[in-house]
Amino acid sequence: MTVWDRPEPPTRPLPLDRERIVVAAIALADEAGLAAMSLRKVAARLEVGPMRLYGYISTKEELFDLVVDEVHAEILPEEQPGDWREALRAYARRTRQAALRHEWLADLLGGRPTMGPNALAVTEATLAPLDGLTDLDTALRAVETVSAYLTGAIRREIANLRAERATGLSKRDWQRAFGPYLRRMLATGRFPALTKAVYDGTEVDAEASFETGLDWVLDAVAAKLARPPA
Amino acid sequence: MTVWDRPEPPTRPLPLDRERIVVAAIALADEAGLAAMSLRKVAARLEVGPMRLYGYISTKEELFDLVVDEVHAEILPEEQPGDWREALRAYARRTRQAALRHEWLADLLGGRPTMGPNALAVTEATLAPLDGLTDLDTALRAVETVSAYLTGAIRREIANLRAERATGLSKRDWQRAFGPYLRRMLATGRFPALTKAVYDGTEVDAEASFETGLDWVLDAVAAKLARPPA
DNA sequence: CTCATGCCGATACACTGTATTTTGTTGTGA
DNA sequence: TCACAACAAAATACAGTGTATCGGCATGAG
Repeated sequence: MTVWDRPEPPTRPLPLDRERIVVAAIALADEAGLAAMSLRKVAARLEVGPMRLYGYISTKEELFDLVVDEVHAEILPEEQPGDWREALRAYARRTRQAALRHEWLADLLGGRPTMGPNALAVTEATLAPLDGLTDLDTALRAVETVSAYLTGAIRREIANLRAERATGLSKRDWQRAFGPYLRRMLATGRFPALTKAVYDGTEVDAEASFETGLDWVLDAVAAKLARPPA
Repeated sequence: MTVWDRPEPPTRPLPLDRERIVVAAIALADEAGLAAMSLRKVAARLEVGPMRLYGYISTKEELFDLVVDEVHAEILPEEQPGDWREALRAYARRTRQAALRHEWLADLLGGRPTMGPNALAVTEATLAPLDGLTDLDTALRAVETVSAYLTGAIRREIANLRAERATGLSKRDWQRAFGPYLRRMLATGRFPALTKAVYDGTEVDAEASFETGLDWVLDAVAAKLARPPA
């Protein structure tokens, strides 16, 4: 009898912890979308009964909060720039990148207040460089405005991406060929400006559009920093 | 045997149509949240079997699209201002008001491209006043940027509102007393700027905050209209 | 050795969206 | 008037969900 014959020790399931749960949940969602992140599937991936999870999580919403915070670890810059504009821009870009890696993030963004440690660190990193440049309320407003833009822009981008994927067409083609429906709509003549936009608008890629909008918002912030409110 | 004895004709159920379905769905969601808008409950409210709905919609996502578009009818201004700034502001305010009336809208905003007739009309109303003031791409970017801000700001506002409601505390108290957790977090000293914000920030109400951010974004748009991109 | 305690898997419940099957009704041709 | 076909609607079925509850088992205390 060699070691090879010896039965494997019954591979004690790794002791469960939040971290392992969160990692499994993210993996599932990355592979098959947020809908695939069911407690049962997460548990199955950890080779554990579904109810085991309730020792670490008290509700599914809590799991959502945890995975969102986990992704914020990717968003946090390894070393933060001292310049407020670069800090906000990095925050925006890194969030967008994270959403492109984890599309399900778009479904969750802005859905609940995020108070996890990583999210707090991200807020700190964006807020700190504004310190001293203006009053606190203006600084807060700046971060919130950028963050609101972010949420909306990312959600739209991912929504469009999914729609394109579903039809298999390029965005432009998709707009042009949205069945007879859109054409009929535009043909009614009720939407002249829109019609021009659809037919004459140049196709811009999502990233450029994101960056442009972001620049606008950052310019707006800059203007307010220059002359804080009376 | 008089007419009075005669049994009532069996009250033919009103012939179903999309409109009735959408109205029922919205009512349900208004009363008990988006989760209450299940196909079975909608059908029950119409005194009809669940499968009947599939004669009018082919999937639940489609129902979501329909209810979102229906709400856009409330967003569309009865008479649109010719001034682009007022048009965009009206769009923003009316969307926010709609979301306060129908909180579930926050869950759906930005989740899918909205191409319904009412949504198209809203886009037209916001786009038209920009016509001639700048090139088409800039106009589109303006509308999209405002819309992105809107989505994000509304989602955050509703999320905070729900959180406050859940704890029964005012926002300020909630921040201050977020269990031992937040205090402990801040006490670590890792988040100095955040700590100042939480403790020294004046409480601003949601509407004012929304308006301020909106003004910033509109200012940014105005700046771009003044000198269109090279 | 006995008993109590706490953990963990299995089971159970009330729901969900949707596919499929069964039933009923109504119009039609003979 | 009857038989049948076509279609609309209801009922049933299925695979899944989040979560409450129950039962057994293993481990530690007395």
